Amino acid sequence: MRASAVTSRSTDAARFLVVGLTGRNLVALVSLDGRGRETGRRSVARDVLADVLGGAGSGETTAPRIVWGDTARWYRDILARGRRVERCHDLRLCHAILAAAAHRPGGVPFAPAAAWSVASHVPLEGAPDALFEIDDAPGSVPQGIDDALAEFARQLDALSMPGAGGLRRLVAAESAGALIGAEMTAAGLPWDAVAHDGILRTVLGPRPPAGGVPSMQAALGARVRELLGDPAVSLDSQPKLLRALHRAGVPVQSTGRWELREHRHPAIEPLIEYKKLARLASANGWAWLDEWVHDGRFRPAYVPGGVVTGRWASSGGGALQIPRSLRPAVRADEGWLLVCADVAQLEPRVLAAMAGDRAMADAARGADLYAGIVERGAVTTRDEAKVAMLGAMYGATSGESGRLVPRLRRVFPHAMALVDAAAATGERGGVVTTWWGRTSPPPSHEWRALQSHAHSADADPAEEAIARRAARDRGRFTRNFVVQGTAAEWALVWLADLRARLRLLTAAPGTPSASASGPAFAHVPHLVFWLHDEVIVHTPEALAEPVAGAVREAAASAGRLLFGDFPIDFPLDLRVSRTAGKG
DNA sequence: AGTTCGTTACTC
DNA sequence: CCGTGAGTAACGAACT
Repeated sequence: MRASAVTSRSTDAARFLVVGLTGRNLVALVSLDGRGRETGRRSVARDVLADVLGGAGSGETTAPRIVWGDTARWYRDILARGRRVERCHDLRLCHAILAAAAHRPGGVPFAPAAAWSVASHVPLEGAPDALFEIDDAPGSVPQGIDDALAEFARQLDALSMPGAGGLRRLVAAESAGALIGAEMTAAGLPWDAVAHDGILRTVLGPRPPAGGVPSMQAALGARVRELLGDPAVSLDSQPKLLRALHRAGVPVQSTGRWELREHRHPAIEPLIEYKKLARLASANGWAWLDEWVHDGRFRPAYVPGGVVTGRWASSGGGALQIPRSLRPAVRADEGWLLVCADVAQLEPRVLAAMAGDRAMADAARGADLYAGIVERGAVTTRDEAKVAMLGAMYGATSGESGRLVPRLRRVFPHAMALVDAAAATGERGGVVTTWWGRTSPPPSHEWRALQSHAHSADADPAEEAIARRAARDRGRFTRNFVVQGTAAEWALVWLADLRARLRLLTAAPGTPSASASGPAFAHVPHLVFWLHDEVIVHTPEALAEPVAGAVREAAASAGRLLFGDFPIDFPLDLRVSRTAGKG
């Protein structure tokens, strides 16, 4: 707040601070009270926005909630300048939630605006200025202050409806997630390139010249070709490999590992091993390391709300599919530690709480829900319990899983009734919602047309069968949506609550700096990874214990916030260590 | 030469 | 009587 403040009225009582452009380099900050009425307005130059938003008072709970079009676009530059924002309202993400919720019968009154129904696209690299060069380009969110004010007013209207309490919590959690996603990209996942290289050398052999095949992969490949009696065949071409297998007397229909395993041929075991090495080299080999790890950090782009169920997606480096064998390459800086935690069996626990199923909650008491299911006599082994539970939530109808589901239905009738009802709604073409009101997408026009034709007089049996299958597919989707989506809500709250707790922890003077984490995080514990039901915090050694406590407290707090005093546990598997690998 | 599709494999 | 959900990404093949 320097000479750049053009006009100024009081913003002290502001509940919200709406941010939007009024010119290429001028940002308007409009203060609103709790009912959305304007109480002040000023303009600042873009290059001081970080200091204004992340300046004095931002760490207090009375600080206004920042309202902006797209967190991913506004926040990166602020973080790069070493500033953070306490809480926000992301208009783009909240638009998506409200637009979907408007589809449900008796849902919120909200007419989606096309301009806001877009994905975020932020250039991964490049000058900060590039962020705003594409203002109002097709496919990006409006950045102007008037657009933001108008959209926020519409959202406040919808959210003020009686019964929208869940949605109000959901949009707050979603917005917190947007901040966290941007912060994790800025801080980066501490990645030890030397450890990664060591793993690759152990498995693949020394690094080959660019484009070359690693020696151990090449040797395996030669052996497979010899055993197949086809010294020139390409193992990397699916059709060619399939033909070679047929010639060698292996009657498979695919080259997938699961089908190969069912046949006996000397070439099969080394072939499966070859495919494993080829996969590692191609997906997470030296080329990946060169492209994605810089200065000891892996910085994927997270896409909060990128999956319809509310789970996050990611882009760049395949952040959500890092093979477990590379976990040991995730390594804290000198003088720092990693606190890694994951929730055991999150989804079935969430289902028990949603359904108010006391029997299932009893089975979930303790660390292993599957053991609890066995104790209650639904099935006889832990493996059966697991397969049956997954089948119940995913909609298995066949195989061992499908066979076991009915036994679960007898012991946990309330939980099963909830997922069965969700499936039935989906098959009928309806929409379903999560605990806080995230709403599934409606069926496509093609799906509706298929169903209505199949129910007309001139449908032939083949068409009816196709339509039935499509209906079942959709039923499985909605069945899973309510559980996966509510689990995502729980996890989002866990994460947001944890972030708030971490902000209360400060390192003692003299703590080594995690300088590669950037100016906003070099001296404080910070989130560096999150994947559905697990979290990793990078922390100065001296704060590891308080951080571990915060992780546990946040999980308990999330359970209470969603499900009140319903007696459901969310036990954590928590490790404090230098690396994220086992042990 | 560039784009799309199918297959495969990794994560939860 | 089939058919357990959600993703990202690499590769080759087939298309334009």
